[in-house]
Amino acid sequence: MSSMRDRMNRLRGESTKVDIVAEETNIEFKSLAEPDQAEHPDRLSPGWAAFGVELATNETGSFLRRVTRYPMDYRHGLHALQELYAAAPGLAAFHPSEQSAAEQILFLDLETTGLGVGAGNVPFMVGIGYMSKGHFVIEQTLIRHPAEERAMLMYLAEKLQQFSFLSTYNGKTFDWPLVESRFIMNGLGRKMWEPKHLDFLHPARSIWRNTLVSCKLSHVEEERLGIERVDDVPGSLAPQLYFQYLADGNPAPLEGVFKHNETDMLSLASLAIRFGHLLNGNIEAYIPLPDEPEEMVRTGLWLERMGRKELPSQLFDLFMSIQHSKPSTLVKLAARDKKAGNWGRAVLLWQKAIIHSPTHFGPAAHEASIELAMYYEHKLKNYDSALSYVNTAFEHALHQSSLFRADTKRKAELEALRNRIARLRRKALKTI
DNA sequence: ATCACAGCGGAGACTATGGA
DNA sequence: TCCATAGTCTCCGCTGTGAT
Repeated sequence: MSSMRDRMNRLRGESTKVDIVAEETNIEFKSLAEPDQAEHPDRLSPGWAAFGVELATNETGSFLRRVTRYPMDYRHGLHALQELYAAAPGLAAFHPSEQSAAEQILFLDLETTGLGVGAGNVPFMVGIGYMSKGHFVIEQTLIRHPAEERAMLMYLAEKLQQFSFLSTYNGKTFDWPLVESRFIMNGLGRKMWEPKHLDFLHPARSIWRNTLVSCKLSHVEEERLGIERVDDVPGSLAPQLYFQYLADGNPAPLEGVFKHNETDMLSLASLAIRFGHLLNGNIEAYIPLPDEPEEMVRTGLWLERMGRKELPSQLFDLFMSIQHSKPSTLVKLAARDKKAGNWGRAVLLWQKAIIHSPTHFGPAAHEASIELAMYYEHKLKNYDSALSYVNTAFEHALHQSSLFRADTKRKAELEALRNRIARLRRKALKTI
């Protein structure tokens, strides 16, 4: 096995910190560099070896495979891969009552011939990543024609059984249903593995939906994980490059697809580390604290939804120490405090939301005014203070409706405010 | 005792978005 | 092109409160 490693690294013509090696497996490997196998009908055409691709065969047939092993101290952006060991237990929050360890997680990313999930969409490349013997191993399999799909899937099916968590980006919707349907199409049975999903698209959206222009993996990794892709082939180009290979048999353009898929896998691991740290409560120890106020609040709210109710106070306190925040963010945290019965801070946040929108009395300031009016009316029975907040909201609403066409919603809003004012006036008069 | 209203929370409809 | 997910919005019923 080590001679294979030496050979592959020689073929790469460089000594890198990343080894491309053949893993221990029941798959029989053949290599171009083996002269006695060069005549084999299933031999590999010359171009593949340049980027570490080997021929793999099993009882069902053959396919191509590329294995890349990263040492634990390898840094992909802000995070080193070894952090996954510490971070992984936190990811159990995705599946309460489960325990999670780094070695149980399988990272998966497909390259397919399209975006559909119907029978016409075929995964021509399957990338999997996992922790093994002190390395992060990335295995990428590729089929040269549809007849190789079954062998590749058989190999994948065998691998899956070793893991209990499946980590993807939008894999609940895209990757995994597609894999399942390909298993069925190839007669390999249904529900052969029921993974506990760790789909990072959704937490990414929860946290960054308003602070990043897009929650695409490539954007999140660049903006928040410190990852810069150089000469990356976009995923959307993968089908074209594969069809080009099918047409001319030249594997060279597929190297970019392998690299793209490999980077996706490393970024998935980085995201797992980031979210794992957060869920473990290692907020300051491991990650740069978000400098966007909204991100702090959204991160805190996400941690609460994930059942880590004790963790967000640090983020919320930090948020409170910031001088200027968007009124909409202030109101968001206030709503959470109101629900939790934390009235003191809720009132403070609503007041801040109004103060921070002196010139443009927007929807957040409007909401804050109404909330404060409710608070003063029902909690403190201070009808005069309640009235002053409603009056402010009413004046602005009136001004708005004079600027814009008063639709039914706006009219109903004004009517509700009038009713509220009338009621508060009655109550205020009674208490004199 | 009865009624009206406000507020709240749950259910369901709707929408935007990511994956190649 | 499709669809799971989460966020938003709307509707409805329940509860508490205050007025009659």
